[in-house]
Amino acid sequence: MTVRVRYAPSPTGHLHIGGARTALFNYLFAKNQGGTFILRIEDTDLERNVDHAAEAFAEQLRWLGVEWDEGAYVGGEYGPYICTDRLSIYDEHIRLLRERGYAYDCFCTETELAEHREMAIVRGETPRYSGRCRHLTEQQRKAFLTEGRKPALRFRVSDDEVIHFADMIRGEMTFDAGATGGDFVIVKSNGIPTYNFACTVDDYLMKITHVIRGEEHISNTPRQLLIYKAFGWEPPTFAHVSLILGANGKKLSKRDESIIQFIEQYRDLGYLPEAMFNFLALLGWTPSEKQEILARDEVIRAFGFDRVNKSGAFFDAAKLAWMNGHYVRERSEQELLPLVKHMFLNYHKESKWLESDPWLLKLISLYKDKLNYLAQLPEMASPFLSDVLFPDEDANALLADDSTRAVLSEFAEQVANTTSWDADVAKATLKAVQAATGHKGKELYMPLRAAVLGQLHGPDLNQSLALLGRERILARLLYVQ
RNA sequence: GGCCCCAUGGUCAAGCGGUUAAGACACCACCCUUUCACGGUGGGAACAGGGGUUCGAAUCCCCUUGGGGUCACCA
Repeated sequence: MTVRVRYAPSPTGHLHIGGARTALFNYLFAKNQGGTFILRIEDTDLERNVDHAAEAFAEQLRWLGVEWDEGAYVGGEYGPYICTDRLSIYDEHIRLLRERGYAYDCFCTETELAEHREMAIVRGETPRYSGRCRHLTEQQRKAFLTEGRKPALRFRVSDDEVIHFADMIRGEMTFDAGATGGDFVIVKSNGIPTYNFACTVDDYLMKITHVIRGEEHISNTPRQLLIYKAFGWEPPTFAHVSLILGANGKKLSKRDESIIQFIEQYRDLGYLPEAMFNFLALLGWTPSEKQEILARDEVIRAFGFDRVNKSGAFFDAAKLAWMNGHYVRERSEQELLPLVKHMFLNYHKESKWLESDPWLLKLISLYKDKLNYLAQLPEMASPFLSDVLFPDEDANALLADDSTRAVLSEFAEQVANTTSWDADVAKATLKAVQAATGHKGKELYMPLRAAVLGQLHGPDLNQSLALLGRERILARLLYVQ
């Protein structure tokens, strides 16, 4: 039996790091097993669907390198892969369930149900559907219908049943059907099936062998299992992946601002997909070898649920940043160039220096070691990008010092006398200044940094001087004197 | 509250009855370096508590505590 797994997001927003990891684990398992990874769009909540969210998911997933073999946007023989295109399929199955007596119309209104729920909570009881509409007579049904009430369809749960399943991550799981909350809705009064129903039918029809999803779905599993049983279907194997936690230790809420949550935001900050892929894979899974920097195929080769952790994990942005820095350093300047250009679109737009690729390539090579993610570059490299220099506090303090004056004026003179300009010439010039002034080491280099770059820290000085160019150096020396 | 899940350093985590309890990130120190960074070396830092089982428990069982998920005509 070949493995078939699916990621089935509901198109309500942007791809979230938690969703991305779930998708990734599905993908990794499929690829490791030589199976098929499917993308299905779970859009049965008409009100929450967001326009173009599904396309955005697809785009983000592709950016991450989590490609699906079958499903939305690529097709396949088990389609359609968008739930709202499958309504007629659900209808057939609903009829079947009705005929077999597994489902019945419920005319309770939302307000009635809400009242019941609250009363139960007040009494300290577990909220649970009373089963009020379970035994409506045909007459009562007709009366409601002529009244214009639109029924929801409920699945009949027999309370004495014990449900169990083996979870690939958690092992044996057992539930009392009676404790799941009573008869549950499988078709909403607007005629659209609920998640639990659509998901079950789709997974079966699409021949899904392993359902890999977030831990928040554990409590849905018994209900879905009941549906499998009603149809007489063999259920798939389940794997419930632990949650990604926010700084507060709770499931990451979309409003949590302690952490950047959407894949798109990381991309925009200049995080690299290979870093995100690597990092996300390590969130809840560990390879047996002691190595954390892993290329895509290494992860695929090593992945397995026997090494997936049960407990929730905090998303450690600092580690991601470190890992991204590693991958930045691994890329060539040439590979980084288009990303950097794109990055600068939002910053030094007006800088004429951005038009020269050779110049930018040198800038990148100067700063590559210092970067964790590309959005740090515009700020970091601002001495090279803007025409006006604003020396920072330390630089200003040094410039106020008398002993720097001699160095600066000597340097200005020497630079003016050069006939060509590159890193070697800069180096020779500095030597000459050293000889002429007697200042060496920090006494020589720091004043220059302060005057020409406005900062005491930065990339290699000779390279910096070369990149800056003679004219700008002279202009800046003039400015500070 | 009911049901369910989880529990090793600040974080991610290895460990699956006998280890000086790995490694990575972060932090600190030192080295490299004219600075910063990169890189290298070293350091501090953990088995939630209590009972069992066992010659021997981080590892197995129970209880307690703590944290989390879920209790929708949302997924």
